Amino acid sequence: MGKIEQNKEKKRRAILEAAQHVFLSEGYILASMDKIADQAQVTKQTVYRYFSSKIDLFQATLMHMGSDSEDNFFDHLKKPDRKDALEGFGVSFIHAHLSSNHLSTFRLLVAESAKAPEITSTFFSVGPNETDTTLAAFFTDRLGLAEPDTAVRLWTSMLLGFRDCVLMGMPRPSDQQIEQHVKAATELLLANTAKQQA
Amino acid sequence: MGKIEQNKEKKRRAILEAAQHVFLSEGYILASMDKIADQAQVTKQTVYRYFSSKIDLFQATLMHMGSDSEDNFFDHLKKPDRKDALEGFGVSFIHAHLSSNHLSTFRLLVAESAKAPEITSTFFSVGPNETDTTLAAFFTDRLGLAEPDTAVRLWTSMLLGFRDCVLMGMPRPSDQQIEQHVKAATELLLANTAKQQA
DNA sequence: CAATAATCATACCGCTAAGTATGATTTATG
DNA sequence: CATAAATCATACTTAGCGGTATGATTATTG
Repeated sequence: MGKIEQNKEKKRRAILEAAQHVFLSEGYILASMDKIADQAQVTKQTVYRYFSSKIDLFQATLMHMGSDSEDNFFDHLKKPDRKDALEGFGVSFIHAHLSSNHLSTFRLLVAESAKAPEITSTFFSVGPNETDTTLAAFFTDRLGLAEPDTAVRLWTSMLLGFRDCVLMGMPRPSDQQIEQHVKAATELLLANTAKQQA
Repeated sequence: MGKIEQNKEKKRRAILEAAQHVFLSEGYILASMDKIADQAQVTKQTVYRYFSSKIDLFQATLMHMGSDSEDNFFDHLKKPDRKDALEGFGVSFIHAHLSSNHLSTFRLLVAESAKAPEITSTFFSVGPNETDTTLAAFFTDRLGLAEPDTAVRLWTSMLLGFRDCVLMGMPRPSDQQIEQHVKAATELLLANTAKQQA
């Protein structure tokens, strides 16, 4: 049966989730192993039985967090109308990137990237890279762009503009503002694309 | 004469500049009052004579930093040709926002904004707000946009896209990449504007 | 039931940093 | 010169944190 193995898995997950919570709300440096142990309802010793050090636990937590994100803004790109596809993607993309979970993660990575660049780059190369390649394919197939990279970057930059504001304490934009922003961005992009296609 | 007053001012500035250096390179939490005192060639006691606490010194440092920024990307907006103006502004704007000083400041504010939102918002409302209003005026006068706010946001968003990448450890884009990016962004903007004006 | 592994509770070590205290030394002012 | 303020050098207090040690308690397995 291996009941002990199941419990080990449970404990490990409990610790990781507690760590995620504490790391995201406190930042790496202020998050203490005691707090994490408390939050996981576990002894500090037990934490150290599963993870050999704080930085080890932090890395494992980053890996664990990735499996949570089930947003999928990519689905919108399958819509038949290009404008619908882009607008749907844009709104979904922005909402995902303004979620408190994402903001906290970003904040954490930005803060820690100075001292641990390898974590930041290796981990986050998964997220943005996937987005970029998927969008590049869409821009090539559906918008007829031979060289989509610059356009992709401009497009994602426009969508992420709100994030910086929110990161610095500005109020979160309303759904209506987001929609208007995405519509304008789409218009900008499609207008130029149409010209290039002509 | 008041020679004592002059020295007080000097000491205060020395401490503030040391604090700026240490805060930017270490982050708020890792920056210690001992390091700052050393850097300022002053005793910790003296630091505490001028600033009552670490957070007090941090706030004063943020205020003091503002007076340094003498970038002026705005000058480019005076060029007669709209395209030249926008491209010049864009390149200068990006370079300014990729400077190590700006990146460090941004990193610091992002990291600390969770614990001290009032600092972040009150201080940085100076920078972006001025940019937005200046750009809005340009968009109205030179591009003929009656409602420039959304366009301004899209424009600055496109220009700041690189910053997020660099913040997360990606390599700094080359001057050529920046120029290409700005040219594409300008093209996008002007294409749409021309259409609206017709 | 007996043996083994995991966990618990708690205390401890070494270290660093915020902030205070003290007494000596310098510097500006009358 | 004499006074008073500012600064210096140094040491101290207090507290939190990373990580370890210990001995008791629980649960799993044969």
